[in-house]
Amino acid sequence: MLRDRLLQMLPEDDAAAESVEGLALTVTDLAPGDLGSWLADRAGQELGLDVAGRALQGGGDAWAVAIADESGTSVALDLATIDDADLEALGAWLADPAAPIAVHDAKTASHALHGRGLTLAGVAVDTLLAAYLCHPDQRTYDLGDLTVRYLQRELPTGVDAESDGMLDLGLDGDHSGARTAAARAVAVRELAEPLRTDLASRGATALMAQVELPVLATLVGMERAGIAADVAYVEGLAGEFDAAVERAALGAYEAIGHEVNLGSPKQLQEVLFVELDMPKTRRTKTGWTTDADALADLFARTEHPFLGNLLAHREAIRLRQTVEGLLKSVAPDGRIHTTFQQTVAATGRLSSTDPNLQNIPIRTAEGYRIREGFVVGEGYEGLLTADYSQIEMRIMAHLSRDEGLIDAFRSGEDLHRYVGSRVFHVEPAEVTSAMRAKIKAMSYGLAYGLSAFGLSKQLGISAGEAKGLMDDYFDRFGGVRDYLTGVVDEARGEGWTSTILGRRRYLPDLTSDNRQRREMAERMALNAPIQGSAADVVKVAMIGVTGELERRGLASRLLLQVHDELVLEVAPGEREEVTDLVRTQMGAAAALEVPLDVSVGFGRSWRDAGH
DNA sequence: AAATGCACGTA
DNA sequence: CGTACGTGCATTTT
Repeated sequence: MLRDRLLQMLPEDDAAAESVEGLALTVTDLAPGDLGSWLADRAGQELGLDVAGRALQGGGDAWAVAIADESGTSVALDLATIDDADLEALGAWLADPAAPIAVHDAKTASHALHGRGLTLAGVAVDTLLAAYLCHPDQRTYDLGDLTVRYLQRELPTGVDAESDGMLDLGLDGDHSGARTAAARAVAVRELAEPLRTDLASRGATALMAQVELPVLATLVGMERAGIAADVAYVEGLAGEFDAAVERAALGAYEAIGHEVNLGSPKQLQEVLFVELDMPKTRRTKTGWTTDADALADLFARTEHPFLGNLLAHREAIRLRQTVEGLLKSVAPDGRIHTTFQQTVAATGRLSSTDPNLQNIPIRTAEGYRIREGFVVGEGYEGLLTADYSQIEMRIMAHLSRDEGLIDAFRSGEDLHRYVGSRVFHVEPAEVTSAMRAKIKAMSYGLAYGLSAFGLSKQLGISAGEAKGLMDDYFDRFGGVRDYLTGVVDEARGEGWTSTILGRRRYLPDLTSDNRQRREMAERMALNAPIQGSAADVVKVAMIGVTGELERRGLASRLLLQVHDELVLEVAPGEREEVTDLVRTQMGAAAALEVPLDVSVGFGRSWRDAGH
């Protein structure tokens, strides 16, 4: 019946209507209750859903959703104008965890729906995520590309919906926007099957269903919650950093007797290597580097005041930039809502954008002050941070099954001290801080494919000493070396690496004739299982933490993930229970050969809660 | 206007 | 000659 009405509505000579294997109707054309009966008719069959619009920024109503069924019939809805009965029907369907549904981008859809009080509960397939898990070497997962690749046809376009992220639904006499939306929903539904087949063929079905889709739901909650900012404090910082920028710039100009754009590597090279005739630094593609390491080195040699001011300027301008970016990101609710990208990092890590909250300074005292600007929100008791200590080293111990490294973690002794005592043949108590620093650098470097040359550079020791250090290390921890070489060999044979949960990374360059590309791929192959497995563990922990918070009916919530750290906002009276729950869930996220150690901090700001 | 390179913050 | 990211500025290319 609905289909007949749709047919009547669309102009017969419209080419777009024929190329789309579905027909669209805007909700303003629906009689009340039509949507409900349409959905009821299709209960039990898989539907495809696509959402276009701006979910969080720029108003929650400026978006649309389209749903398609097996026959290619579809409904495009402008939720700004949908009537209450239909909204209710849609909500009931979306909130049914058993409803089989394929969504193009479930996170965006979820945000958009939340804006109208609807919850996307059951998602069978997220085509974006499935495509990511099928093709982690392919960096774009555009619905149009997927349609060409899997369905061997073009995704119909024709309206300007993509560019501004909005669909022009409900306009009198023009249903092109609705048709585009419908076409996308139809494609989504058709894509579900081939994507599921691909997922299964690489053994990623469980990873998708039990990790990626559940974690997607937690990301929606985290992004919506955001983290509170102390705007007045951060503005104060901005002023301070601003003054520091000015001061350093004036100092630099004075040191050379004229002004120069301190942000221009090209102009800096002119000053440093021509005007001041300083010794040449490392080469870059376009000249000589002016990075911080090189400048510090030049400063040590020449003690020229320009360099000190330049370094101070670099730091200050960076801090000002970070702080101003944060201020610009504060939403009307006084909080910063980042976006977590789930289909970007090749290893399976998350990334954070707009703003990136995974690279807030911590190492320098000045930068660390920025973390004081992230504070507990109104109605909550404090922020709690929980991080895994040395998770990548523990993963390496687990994967390599190296007895020495496993003993190190089981002993409870300080890791680098323990390893140092074995490498240097001394008692743990006799490991000096210099020895410990070398061991620490080497241990972390191993997971990145560090060479003896690289180690010598980083530690400022001779190549020979670095080589000896690595030999001594592998004498004691031979299992680690065997694992690292083995994992590369296996990847070369299979074509991919794999994490503890079966996430693959394909590395075709492992057999490249080009030595540089091949060796790069080898380091990636060595690192991907370690970094990726750690990412798996943290994702499982996030699901465990949010799940347990919900089961217990707690009001505390997860706000951020920074690779091996979780940040939560704790509701009044829940601190003890949440601390306990977080420790338990994070500790139980994976059963490794070694224990997972979690350290927890609490305070009013991210800085106070940090370690 | 878009792409590239450099520099630098985090894990 | 150490992995994984995102961002902003300057510079080059289109």
